[in-house]
Amino acid sequence: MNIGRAAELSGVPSKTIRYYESVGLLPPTGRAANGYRDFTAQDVDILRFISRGRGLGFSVEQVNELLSLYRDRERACSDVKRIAVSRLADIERKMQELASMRDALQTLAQQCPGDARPECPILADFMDPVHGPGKA
Amino acid sequence: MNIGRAAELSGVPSKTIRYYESVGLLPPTGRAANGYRDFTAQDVDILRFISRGRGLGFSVEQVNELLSLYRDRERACSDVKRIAVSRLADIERKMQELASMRDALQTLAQQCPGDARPECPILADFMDPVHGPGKA
DNA sequence: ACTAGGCTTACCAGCCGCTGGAAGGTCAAG
DNA sequence: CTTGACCTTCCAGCGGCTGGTAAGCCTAGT
Repeated sequence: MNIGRAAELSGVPSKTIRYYESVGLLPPTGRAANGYRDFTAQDVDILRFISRGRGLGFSVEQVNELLSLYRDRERACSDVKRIAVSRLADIERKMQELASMRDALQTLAQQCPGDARPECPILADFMDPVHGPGKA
Repeated sequence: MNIGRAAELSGVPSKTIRYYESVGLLPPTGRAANGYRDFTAQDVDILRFISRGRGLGFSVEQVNELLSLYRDRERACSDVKRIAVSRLADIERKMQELASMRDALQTLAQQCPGDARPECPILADFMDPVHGPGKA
């Protein structure tokens, strides 16, 4: 099948499919006589695998590792879990970062009347955070 | 003062300071006779403002808006609040996105024994998420 | 047979927010 | 006078695409 159909079936845009191929994430597909890429159902499966991994926030490099593990009949489940757990830790870290940003911003926003007056506690804090709600 | 000192006082690396200047976030500083940038205490204040804004996750463009509002004596507090509230919404959205990733991954990780066996529910889900813990 | 349009190809450029490195000028201390 | 730390500019690259260009191909309708 052509790239457009593969895109449709996998949910990955054609451009992105070519990109994945170019960075070695998707192995080069076969080519039809006219030079068009020719995708098999298995290629589409791989694309879906990639899409799922990316959707869970794994980096392209990590998805590559996971794909290698998938292809490796001798792989140990623990290797997969290690990557997943490391990703979980990433997520937790980012969530905490966001939470502290949110808390600081919420405090500031609450102090801000949000009317037409020019005095703004948010800007005041930005210029001199010493007395503000703390670090973000 | 030189850029190194300004970096030290503001916590923003020299390279980044030059970058901020190049994209119009920090107005061009004065120059000493030797061509070196010459920072005033006010320049450092602006750098800290930028740093605080970036630390709260505002984009460079948003920080630019906030800086413009700061400089504008006639600004309305509501304009500032609008930007802050929009950033808060961004944060909430990202946190939810991360939370759903975390939930899906945690479910998968729990199902994964993490031992030396090759059968891995995580990889199985990646290849065929239909029966898995759902979308991320 | 011809044309219109939609698909495909490859390539280069740009997005964001830096960060690293090269190649050179300047300055203070030894 | 040299060393080393600082400063200058500019160009390139990170990740992960995405857009645009120019060209080739393929199919349906006239």
